[in-house]
Amino acid sequence: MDSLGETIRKLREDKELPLRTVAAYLDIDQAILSKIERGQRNASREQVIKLAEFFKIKETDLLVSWLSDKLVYEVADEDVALKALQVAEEKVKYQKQKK
Amino acid sequence: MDSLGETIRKLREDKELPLRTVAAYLDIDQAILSKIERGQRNASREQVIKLAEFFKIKETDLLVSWLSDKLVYEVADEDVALKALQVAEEKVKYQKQKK
DNA sequence: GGTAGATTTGACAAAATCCTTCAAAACAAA
DNA sequence: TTTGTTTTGAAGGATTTTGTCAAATCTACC
Repeated sequence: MDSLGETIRKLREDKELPLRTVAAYLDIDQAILSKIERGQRNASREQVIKLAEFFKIKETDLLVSWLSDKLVYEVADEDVALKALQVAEEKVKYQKQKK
Repeated sequence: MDSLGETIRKLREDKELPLRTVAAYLDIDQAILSKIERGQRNASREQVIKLAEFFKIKETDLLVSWLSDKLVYEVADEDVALKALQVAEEKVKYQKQKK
């Protein structure tokens, strides 16, 4: 149930790597990576894919973590958050079926 | 399972009102309302509230419709759409419980 | 305390996105 | 055709996002 940030911070600390190293791989300033790890900034899709590659974990898992973070952020502070998520789920299921 | 746009278009057409009338109530250009009804533009929170007021329907229902539209838009084209929505749901439930 | 490396913060700029207005085009009904 | 409605897209402004950089803060060790 970790956020994307928490996940990659743990991975990075397990390997005892400085922000600098991972940031260089992503080709961004370490300041941004610091903010991503602490949930202050959103990562881009491409950055998530590179992170999965770097840490050798399943891309899909990290994308789910990233996308769900964005969804949680979108409904934050809304009373109807849960309801909206459930309705969105139904809408997506319906669309899928239509194809 | 209608989108916000479809919902308010139906309401408006049932009452046989032109875009102009509703747009004036919202204090926006009718072009924008036209786009909102057809899902080309996102409505603002305030606009949704005014729309509920105008059509005398439950604000909460319209907010759920609006928010879920935004969520669907956010996960569109993602293979992991459904999974992400489900994980987001769990994250929201977890946060709620923590309070 | 002092030093070195790592991390965080915030100001700033560039780029991208969003929002609105407006006028013209398209459409519908008579 | 005329009138009223709706849709479209260009243009501009405003807002948000994205990144850079340097200074400040933190941490560990001597």
